[in-house]
Amino acid sequence: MEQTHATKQGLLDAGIAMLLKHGYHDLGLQALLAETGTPKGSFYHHFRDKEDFALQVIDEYMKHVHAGLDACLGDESLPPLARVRGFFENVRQSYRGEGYLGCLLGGLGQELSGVSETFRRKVEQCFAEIAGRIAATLEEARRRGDIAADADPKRLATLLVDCWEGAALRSRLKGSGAPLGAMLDFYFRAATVR
Amino acid sequence: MEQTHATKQGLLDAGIAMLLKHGYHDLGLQALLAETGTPKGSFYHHFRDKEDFALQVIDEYMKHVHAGLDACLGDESLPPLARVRGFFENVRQSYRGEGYLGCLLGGLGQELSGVSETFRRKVEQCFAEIAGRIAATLEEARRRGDIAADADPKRLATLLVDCWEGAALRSRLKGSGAPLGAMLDFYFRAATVR
DNA sequence: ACAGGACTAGACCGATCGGTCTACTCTGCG
DNA sequence: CGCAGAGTAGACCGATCGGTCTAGTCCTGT
Repeated sequence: MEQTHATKQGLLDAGIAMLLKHGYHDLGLQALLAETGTPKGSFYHHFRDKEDFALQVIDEYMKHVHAGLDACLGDESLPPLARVRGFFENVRQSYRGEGYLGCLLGGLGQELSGVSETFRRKVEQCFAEIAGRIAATLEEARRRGDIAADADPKRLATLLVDCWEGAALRSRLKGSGAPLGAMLDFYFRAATVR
Repeated sequence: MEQTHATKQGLLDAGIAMLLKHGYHDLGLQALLAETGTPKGSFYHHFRDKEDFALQVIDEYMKHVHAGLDACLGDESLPPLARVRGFFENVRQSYRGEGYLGCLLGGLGQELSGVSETFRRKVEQCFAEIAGRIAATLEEARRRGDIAADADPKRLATLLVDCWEGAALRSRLKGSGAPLGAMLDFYFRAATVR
């Protein structure tokens, strides 16, 4: 039962890395199969088709994201704003480890949302989920008076996620983490009550 | 001499629209040719290959961008910050007219930068150009005291472009201009000396 | 022991991809 | 007039795409 899913898990892991680099249409099944040493029959046993595969890769990616969110936002030893910033600093570190290829959600969302309603909705829902969790921590910051009392946490969280994705794209273009840091600096400086 | 380039121009125009919607890999030559009623021979007469075509489409797109920049940033009747904001408001309107498909540079940059150094560099250079022009107007605002005297216009302009691209992606996902407006509001509120 | 499902294995398929090639048409110039 | 080059036209090409199919292996419950 355990060994059973090793093949599938391997495909999902490779899928995250390869979709991040190549995007959806430039990733051939052949390349994925060769990379993981999987025969085609196994792939189509575990996944209905390529679209189903990519959708499951997104789910797998989101598991990592939520784990990161759990680890950072739940850390009660830090004030809420620091927890939010800490989360993004961690993500930045993981981008660095991948050679600054940016965010899988941004990549697939950009490439496919014009052409597939399924992916458009899927990616949008992922962003909404992430923003929702951040909004809760921002609300905590608002109650403590760390951000303006009349600020809208949901709106601020959405904005943060959106701008982050833009910075992630730029960091992919530059092969550098600088745009990520600049964006975070500006955002937290602007959002914080001084 | 004029008629000569009508075919090519038609391909470039269709290219902007179709690459915006489909991205690079999902756009087949066949579809492009059918859309414009162009035979293959003409296409390969005017363009070396598909990559060359996409690169020229980007140039064509940038002509529009620079024209918009000329029109807005050059308007001396407005204070510099209002000119910058006006530019983005205009872009937002044109996104609306396309059904909120976002920005071609962002789209192609995201899809191809992991796989093609040529496109990565090309798109990065386009963003740098745009940010450069905005930086000049921001510098003007700085001298007038509209933004902090110790602010770095180049950095602020880059940030604006980056965040704009993120908001453009989100607007593509939502099919709405709201993320664009929210981002602009936040940015100019934060950048302006009050 | 053995039946049956989960899984592996890869040959095979039609469709479509980007790109080439040859033939033809049109136009301006000597 | 005629010819040279620009541009049009589309048949054709090999490669690769995503996906199917059949056969075989292995593990598990009875």
